[in-house]
Amino acid sequence: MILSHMEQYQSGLDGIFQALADPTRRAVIGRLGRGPASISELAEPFEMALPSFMKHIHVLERSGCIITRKDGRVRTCAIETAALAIVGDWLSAQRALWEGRTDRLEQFLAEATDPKETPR
Amino acid sequence: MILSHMEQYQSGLDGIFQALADPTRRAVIGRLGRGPASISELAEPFEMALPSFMKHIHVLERSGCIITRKDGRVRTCAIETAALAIVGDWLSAQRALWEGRTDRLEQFLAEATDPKETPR
DNA sequence: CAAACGCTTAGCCATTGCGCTTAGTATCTC
DNA sequence: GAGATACTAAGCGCAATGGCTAAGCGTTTG
Repeated sequence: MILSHMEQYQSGLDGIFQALADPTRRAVIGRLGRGPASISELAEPFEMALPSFMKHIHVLERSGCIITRKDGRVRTCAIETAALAIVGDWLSAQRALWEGRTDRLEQFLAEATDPKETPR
Repeated sequence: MILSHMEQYQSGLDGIFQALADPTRRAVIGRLGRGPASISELAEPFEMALPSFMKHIHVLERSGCIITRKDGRVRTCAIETAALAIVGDWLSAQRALWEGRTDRLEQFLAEATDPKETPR
């Protein structure tokens, strides 16, 4: 298991998931997947004011999902794949837990003849 | 590609990521990975009051990460792996974007010799 | 039947999140 | 050097989040 991830970011899962919980920020990640871009370039598709957009960038940067660098007056952003790898690692760990446990789960579902909320 | 996920839950990514952004809720997911459990059983490891804990359960249920059923006075919870699969799908889609693009990204990183605004 | 149990509802409170505007600062460009 | 450009800082408003307590409600147990 790659521990560098765990040590650095394990406690950062909060921030990473939080960062990814917003459609604007996920769209930014999507755009950056095709290569680095400047702030205004990233902001262009969105209707919101630039300072509002900047907050999203900060959230992404603080969480470690992106890295940025300023050259002159232009700040360039790039995706930081390590953060998404952390999510992938967590997902794998979860999957490892419930795999081979479908027996119990199916049993639970089979018994659920009442839809969701049993009438009182 | 399995589209049923995309159609049903694509707009639910907000809720799923939001649900996973809390350590208590991730711990619940972890516990449920080992099999279904009742509310009080799930709440036991946590210091918070039961109504506070219930809010986490509701967040998890609304997001689709878990399903619950009430038998008598006991509500049993189980993990809903489909929600985590949605996250996995999204992650894969992102990975697909930035894979084969390491050239550009490495170039960006190589140029980042300026330690002024470079986060870690 | 009464008491204990397992939630569940309602509402309070402090903090955070996400949008806005207004007003900077620091580069370019001419 | 003046003006445009590309952010950046500060602060406002409102809704949502995450904790709490107090009280209620149906179910099981003695």
